[in-house]
Amino acid sequence: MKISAKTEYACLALLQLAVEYESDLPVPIRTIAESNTIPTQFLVQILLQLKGAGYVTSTRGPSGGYRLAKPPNKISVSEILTLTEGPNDSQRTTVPGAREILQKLWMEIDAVENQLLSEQTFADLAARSTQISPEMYYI
Amino acid sequence: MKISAKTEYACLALLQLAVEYESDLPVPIRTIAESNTIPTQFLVQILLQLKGAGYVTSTRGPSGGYRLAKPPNKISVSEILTLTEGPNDSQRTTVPGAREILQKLWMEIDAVENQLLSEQTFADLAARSTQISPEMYYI
DNA sequence: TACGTTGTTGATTATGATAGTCATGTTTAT
DNA sequence: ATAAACATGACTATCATAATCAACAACGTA
Repeated sequence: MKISAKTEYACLALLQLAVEYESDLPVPIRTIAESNTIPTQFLVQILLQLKGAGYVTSTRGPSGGYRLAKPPNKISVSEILTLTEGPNDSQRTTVPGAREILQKLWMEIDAVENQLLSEQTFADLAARSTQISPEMYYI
Repeated sequence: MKISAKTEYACLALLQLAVEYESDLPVPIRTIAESNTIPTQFLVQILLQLKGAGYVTSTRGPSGGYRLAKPPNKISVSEILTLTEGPNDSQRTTVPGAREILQKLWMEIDAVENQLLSEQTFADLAARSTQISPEMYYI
């Protein structure tokens, strides 16, 4: 799994928004950026894309920020990967022969991978993060 | 699965050598390159690396070429991926927090992926290439 | 021995994706 | 009014990938 920084940042942002989902308070970009050590201007681009795809909503002006557009358990990691990494061109027609054999193998792996990631929602991730956080006080 | 051209070429070369394994005849680089549409000079580098890692042997001079160094069923796709893509730095220590949660998720996916690919040998691939029916179930 | 075929090696270049940065503008709560 | 916050497009830097180039070394055969 080669995860680009962009994808990692998108997931971190969504994870934080997922944790804040119940509170319904908008989280400013800078807050997300600083608590996750993400370059602010880069995060701007990413959140714009997430907004365009309907995963988050934004409120402008003071006390504005970002919120999840849907419940965390309705957003899978798989979706976000597809969005930020670009859709994998799995169904390209290839010339029959050795290349085709390999292509099919990669596609099978993709299918399994996608299956696993589509089962993982940001509600799941948020649940994990609240389990870990309390330990931080003892360190 | 983002497969680099290098990895794809390495697998294609090994696949061809796997098919020729029983005949024990060396296959020249140019033959492999031309039958798979691989840039010859690029393939040179790749075969050198495969030789260095002990997967192929070479014979110089006229009627020379490359051969598999071991039986095809002893070479897994996983090994080649590790060789050509470089080892995945899965066990990096990370700061606790949200990043750690994601890291663990990617690692889980990696583990599954690696498991599947380690079961696929070049004997399996060679067998597929000699088969006609496209209606096959893989893995 | 001469010659062509084949592998060997290191250096260099080209391209494209990734990962940002910069500058400027717009909205809105107080 | 003003400051906090999002919005947008253009720009640049860096790096891995994907080759390409040039010169050499071994080997078999006529």
